[in-house]
Amino acid sequence: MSSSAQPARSPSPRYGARPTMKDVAARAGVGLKTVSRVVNGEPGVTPDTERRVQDAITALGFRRNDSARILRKGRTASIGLVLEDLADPFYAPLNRAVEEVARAHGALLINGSSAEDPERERELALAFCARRVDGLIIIPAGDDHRYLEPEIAAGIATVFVDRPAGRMDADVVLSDSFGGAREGVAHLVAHGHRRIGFIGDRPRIHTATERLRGYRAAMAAAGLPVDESWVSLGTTAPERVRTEAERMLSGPQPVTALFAGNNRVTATVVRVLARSQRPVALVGFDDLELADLLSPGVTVVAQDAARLGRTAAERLFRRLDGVAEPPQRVELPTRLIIRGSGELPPAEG
Amino acid sequence: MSSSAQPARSPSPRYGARPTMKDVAARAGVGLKTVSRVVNGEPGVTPDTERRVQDAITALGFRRNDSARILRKGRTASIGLVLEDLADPFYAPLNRAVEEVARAHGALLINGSSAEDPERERELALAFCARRVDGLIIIPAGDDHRYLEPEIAAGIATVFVDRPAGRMDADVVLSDSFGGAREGVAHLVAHGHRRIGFIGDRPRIHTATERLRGYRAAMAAAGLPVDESWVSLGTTAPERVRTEAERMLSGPQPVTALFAGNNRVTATVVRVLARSQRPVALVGFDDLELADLLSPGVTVVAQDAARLGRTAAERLFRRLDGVAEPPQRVELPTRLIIRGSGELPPAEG
DNA sequence: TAGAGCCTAGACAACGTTGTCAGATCCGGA
DNA sequence: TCCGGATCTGACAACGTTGTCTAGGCTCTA
Repeated sequence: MSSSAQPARSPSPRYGARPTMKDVAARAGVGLKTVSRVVNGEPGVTPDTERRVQDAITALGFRRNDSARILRKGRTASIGLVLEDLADPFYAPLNRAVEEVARAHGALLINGSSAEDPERERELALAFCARRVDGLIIIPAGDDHRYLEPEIAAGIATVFVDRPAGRMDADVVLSDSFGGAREGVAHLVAHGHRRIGFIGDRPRIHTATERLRGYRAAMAAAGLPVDESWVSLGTTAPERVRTEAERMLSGPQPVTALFAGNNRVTATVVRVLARSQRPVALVGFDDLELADLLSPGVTVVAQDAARLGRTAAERLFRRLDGVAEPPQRVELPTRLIIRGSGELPPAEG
Repeated sequence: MSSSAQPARSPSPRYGARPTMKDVAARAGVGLKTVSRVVNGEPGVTPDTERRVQDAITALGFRRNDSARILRKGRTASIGLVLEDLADPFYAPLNRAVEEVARAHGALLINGSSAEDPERERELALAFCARRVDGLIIIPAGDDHRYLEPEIAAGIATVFVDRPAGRMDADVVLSDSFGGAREGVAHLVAHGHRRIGFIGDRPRIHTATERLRGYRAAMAAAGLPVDESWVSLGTTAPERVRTEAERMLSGPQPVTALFAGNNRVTATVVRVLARSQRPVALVGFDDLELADLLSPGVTVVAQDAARLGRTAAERLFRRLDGVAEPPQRVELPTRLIIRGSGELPPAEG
């Protein structure tokens, strides 16, 4: 055992030897503050001095440490986005739209997936707050967001998207789930259907219950009864959705049409119907890629995910610019896209 | 004008009045370091003291400022991901997979889209470096990454995905584009096609040229000539792809099959073929949602985007754990999924 | 009861940057 | 020649946290 008594001078020399402004200053033979001025393009530096500093910067490969800058300035120029699943094609355009707006405001984007787990949503949001993001955009997984109150009070602007905050008054941008579902179901009714099934997401999710409410409203408006066996709320796992769809399609009083509560449900139902003998009408909430190429094409109630994200992000940055208004609820319209599956007439089993 | 001579004490009082450890310490009647110990769960604090501190923390709504922590510790527990487009369904699962691995290692994810613009890729990567991310995962847009050399030398681990780094030796994880394309084209040849078109992405993109190389190799292996009018590289904008596909399908020597170089191209080609009188065979690179439900189903060469992301992230964290090996190139296999469109026999115009 | 040893607690410096302020230099005009 | 003013520059403190080091109180044993 050689006693290699390394003194371990500095606490943690992780980075090779990251030069600091001090190093640059020493090399250029100027003061620390002058380097800061050059790096930040502040006025009051002679061209000659500036060149000397620039040379030292490139020679040493200096890059400003934004952690220190953030600590000093108090603003991070970054925002956090908590969404349900980075891999869900519905949220991808929303993510991108938020990024574009952030970029236009010179901010970076930190994001994470809650996986519909309220605890994980909370962890992520609070971790972002600890990083002192300037603002948060959240697609709620949980139904109680009071944990964010101290953060918001401390100045972290927060906007909710797709679903409202729970037990709290805050800005929210969402699609008109109720109206969209009502329109979609009314469309099926208009094509002669009287027994219409509804397969949606878990009832804890706001949009799921809103869409169910829209379904019931459309049925009621048409004077149609709703048999509770036609209604199914639960996970969007393909097995469950398939079982439920098959159940509704069989039995003594089978449905002649289905309304699918979101993109994942629609994709599964399309697969089930592809194997069905009898033609069954379908309207889905959320658009799907290639939906127009299936036969029949899938009629959907489309929401504009990119616009949701853009609107929320713009609202956030208005808040960051100091606009103080009471929390606002923005509801974006949906659009019924007719492609064939929703226009099939009722066919008895 | 009332002369409200506010002295503006602190430089920028952005945050309402974020309490610090000092405030907590004062309120709990303990020393600063004791608060730090409690917050970080370090040993050596009496249960009684700990409770007093915890009470003060909740009373004040304290949350540790990670910017200061990062500055002090030198590690940020965050990684940066630069991809091409957050909204591209192909990259979404990759994004998610990277996030999962980061989460398992207690790291946050910062990400951004390069939009295939090398300059923007560079800006993003360097902005992440200024934030002192521990590591970078990059889907290259440019073909010269030497700008990262100082950063890597300074200790920022970097792994490239989907395409290799330009003019630099670095870790890279990618799919076997050459082999996949060759297999897909050979599949068409095996079904009797002799005139096969290839529509790919811009030649600056590594995967695009690799897939073209695979196409040529398969044709050559079958002893088939390639007419240059059958080959098209350029943007994946639908208009261009449509024009090119229509061009190849008409004329004196029309192709009887098409190979589509990526998911966006495939989606457009499927639309073109849907309107074609004559059945034309198609194999696409990258899988598509609902591809199995079209008629015919779309035969594809699928890559596992999630595995790409997972593999790259795991490699990155091994590097961060101090594994020092020469840069490594990992090539993941692709998988031919037979669904019908690739098995159509040649049909003369 | 004294000394050794352990445990808890706090003082202090440092991380790398930026805001404040004051010193140094140079110019033109009287 | 000297002064006012403008311009350029650097010393210093502060941002909020963590690592180091030392002080003080306690227990235990001889």
